[in-house]
Amino acid sequence: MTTYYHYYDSPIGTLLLAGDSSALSLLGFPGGSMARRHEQGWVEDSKPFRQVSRQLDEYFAGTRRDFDLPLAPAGTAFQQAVWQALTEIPYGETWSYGQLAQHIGKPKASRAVGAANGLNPIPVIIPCHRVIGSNGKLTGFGGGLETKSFLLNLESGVRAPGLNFA
Amino acid sequence: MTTYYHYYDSPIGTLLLAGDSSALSLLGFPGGSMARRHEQGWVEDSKPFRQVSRQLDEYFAGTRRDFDLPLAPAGTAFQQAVWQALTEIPYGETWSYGQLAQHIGKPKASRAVGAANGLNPIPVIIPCHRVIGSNGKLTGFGGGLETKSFLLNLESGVRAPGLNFA
DNA sequence: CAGATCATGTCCGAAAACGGCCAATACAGA
DNA sequence: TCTGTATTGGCCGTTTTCGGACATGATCTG
Repeated sequence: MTTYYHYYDSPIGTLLLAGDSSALSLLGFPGGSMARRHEQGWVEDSKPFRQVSRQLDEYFAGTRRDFDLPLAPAGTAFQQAVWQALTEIPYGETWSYGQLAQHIGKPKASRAVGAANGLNPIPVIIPCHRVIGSNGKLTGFGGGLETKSFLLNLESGVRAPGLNFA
Repeated sequence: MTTYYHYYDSPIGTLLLAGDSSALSLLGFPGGSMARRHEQGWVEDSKPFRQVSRQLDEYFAGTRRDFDLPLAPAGTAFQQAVWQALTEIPYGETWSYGQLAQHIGKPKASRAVGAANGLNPIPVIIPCHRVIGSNGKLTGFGGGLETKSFLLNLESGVRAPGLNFA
């Protein structure tokens, strides 16, 4: 099965998109500590990512609140459950790791949820940025905390870098 | 890649043959402690094993001393080296595990050789039965020691179950 | 001769370490 | 008292590490 990839420019920097012809399996930040680049054997092609790019355009423009795309993140059963639960957090809301743990029926697994969260292969689209500490702190994000903050601001309706209240 | 299998009747019991369209990758004993059966998803078909069956027929009849077949045993580099070396033991001869270790350039790895030997996926054809302890004892064989003994007797020219010296 | 020792590659189970946590404490400051 | 900030201990899935067991055999010790 051929894996295709494509680099997509966004307000939070260049993003690596990767997957096969039927579903997206990876969205990575090429820079930073969690850097992901395309691997040997993958084929550069923007066509499989037309839908993805369009919906990302709309999301960053603030005109799209939910993604509708075929996703195929690879992981254990537990991780799949966590990532699935992530997609159920409404746009603009934030849950705590503990709430997420409750939601998948393992109330005490908040810490494991955090770990699984950090391994989310498709950030932004699978909105792991909507999960924060129970004390309100952001505590972590693969693409950097500034990025996490940017995304939450975007979803809260704040457009400019500074804080603009109506 | 489809995996085909076929059960072949022999003097040492029914044998499981398996592989793809180009090479044999497994010869197993359905019974005993090391039992191997066909797995889900494999396809029963005797055609890919016509050559194999014929050569086994001849081997058990005593009219064939060397096999000439495409083999594809799966294993680590070390294991591949061991199995390759096995095919260089002449018909009717026996080597010790230590001699085999020497032959692959790792004189002190006799024990590791033993382990690799035990994982040989294609016994009989890859003649792991020709390896015995340095003290002359048979020490082990996946298909049972009686089978190992039978094969060595066959190759030494002894035809009947009892010991017949000329 | 009967044991103990050591070298070797691989697999497997157990144990421990490690996180994008969190609630219950203990205090310092106002 | 009422905050906010450290400290502690428990909880969970995953990954990593570690220790033994093997189809051995040369060597050494009593």
